Amino acid sequence: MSASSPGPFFLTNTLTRRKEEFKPLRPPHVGLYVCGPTVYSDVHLGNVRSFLTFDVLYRWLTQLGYKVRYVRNITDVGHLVDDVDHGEDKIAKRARLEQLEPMEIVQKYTNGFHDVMRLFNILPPSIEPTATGHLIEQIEMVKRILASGYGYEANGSVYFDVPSFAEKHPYGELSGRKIDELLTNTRDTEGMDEKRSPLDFAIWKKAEPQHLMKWPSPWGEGFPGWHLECSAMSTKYLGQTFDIHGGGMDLKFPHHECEIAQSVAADGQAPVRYWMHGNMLTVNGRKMAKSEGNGFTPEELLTGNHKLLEKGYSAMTVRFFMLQCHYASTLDFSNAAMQASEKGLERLMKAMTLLPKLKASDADEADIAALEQRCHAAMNDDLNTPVMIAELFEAVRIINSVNDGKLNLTTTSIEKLHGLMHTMVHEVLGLRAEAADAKGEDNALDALVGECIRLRVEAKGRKDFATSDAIRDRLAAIGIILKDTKEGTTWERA
RNA sequence: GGUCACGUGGCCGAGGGGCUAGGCAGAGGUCUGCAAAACCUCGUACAGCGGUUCGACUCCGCUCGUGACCUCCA
Repeated sequence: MSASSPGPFFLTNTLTRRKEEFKPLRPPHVGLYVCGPTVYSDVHLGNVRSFLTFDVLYRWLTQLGYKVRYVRNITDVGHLVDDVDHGEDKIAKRARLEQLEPMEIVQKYTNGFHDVMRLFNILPPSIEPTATGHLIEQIEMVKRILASGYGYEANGSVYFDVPSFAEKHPYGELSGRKIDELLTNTRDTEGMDEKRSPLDFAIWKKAEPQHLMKWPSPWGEGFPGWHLECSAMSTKYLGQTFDIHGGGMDLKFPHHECEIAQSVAADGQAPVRYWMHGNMLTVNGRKMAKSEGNGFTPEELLTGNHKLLEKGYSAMTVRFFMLQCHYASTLDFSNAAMQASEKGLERLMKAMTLLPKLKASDADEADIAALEQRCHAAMNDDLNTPVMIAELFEAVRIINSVNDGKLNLTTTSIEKLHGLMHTMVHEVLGLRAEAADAKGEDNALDALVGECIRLRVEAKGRKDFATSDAIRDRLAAIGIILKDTKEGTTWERA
């Protein structure tokens, strides 16, 4: 951590619906659990936004000096496609369609997921457990829930008894539901269910003979319930009570609510101290979702090969675009907004490249320490990246002004500014320079453009502006932009 | 239908009872042979109607609009 005190960190706890100061259970350690992807299809941009939110949280906690154990699971089994009874495992369904082994599907989309995470510079978690790798832990948890009296077996499946649990414990606290309201609003009209109450949920599900992914258990062949893996794995790696649990808004109910109930039933304590929920990415005002068919994959995004995209956008542009909005607000994707972010990011990154070249003077005409304070304050205020970015643009102004010789900074201040920008832009926001400005790698091209520039300088010397402009225009036509400065002419790619 | 959010200037998006958000686009200016870049200046926006208040875009109520969850979903 830098010398200046980062101050207390506040985050919105969705359990209490309030902004609270974050105090870890066992400092300096922090336990963080985030719901990962279900690996049965390509991740889309909406998924990326969620993982990005918690990536920034992870980065900021690390920056604050905490030792974070960050657990993000891979769901490779268990979620059903249809309604309960005739449900089919999503992964099994996909496997049949593609004539592949279920684990082949899992591997394929897990690899794809990791590629996407790398593309967007989203850091890997400390532990990335899979549901299939923790069958024993899940079965043990089912046993503990049965022992507590809040589970019951029916026809080879085990269900969580929500109404009886709710008599003794709060249920619906996280999502603001009330048992009786839930009951009146249930659409489930079928009476043939083996569940005692429509609110009950499966913690172990009996597998039909044709079911591909199944494991032996005390209740017969089956597979774990939808919500169980997160409870089992977070308990295993972070303990019965841990600091922060994150996920998308849409997981609040029932998924996270069920996690709380399971943990309380199995181990007698609330599992999570701070719940955090990221909001949705929307397209034309609607949630981006697989089921809506309005998502695009990173590949489509990069190439622009999608009906919703006017052109391609880089991963860093998207990352920056998302960070310009607070994680708890919905964010609407649009081409105009993307193009605005593309330009803004370009200006920010260009200023970054100027930092090492700044010339120092004796006077100090900007307060870098105050700027740093404001950056910290923004992040400490519930990860307010949009405000932090606004401060960064103040820094951009300072950098450009110093570069133009219009503003003075001492060596100390320049170094401080350099450090601050590096930390905030690269380490906290996770923005990295993109391949586009690797132009210097091609020495031949550099020499070639250099020759053109020299020819143009000669023409200018003769006041032959027709020739000098022609050189500039023709280079521009092939994507080489010339810029005249006091120190001479520079070039860059369009 | 139930629950909960949100509605900010041309666009995207912060904010918070009185004090500049920021980005992009646009207008004017400085610099430049001309451009580009950079820098400076500018628009006085907070869905509507009431209420609380010395004062509300910010608090409360209602209306309208949009969305999320209630079923797998980041």
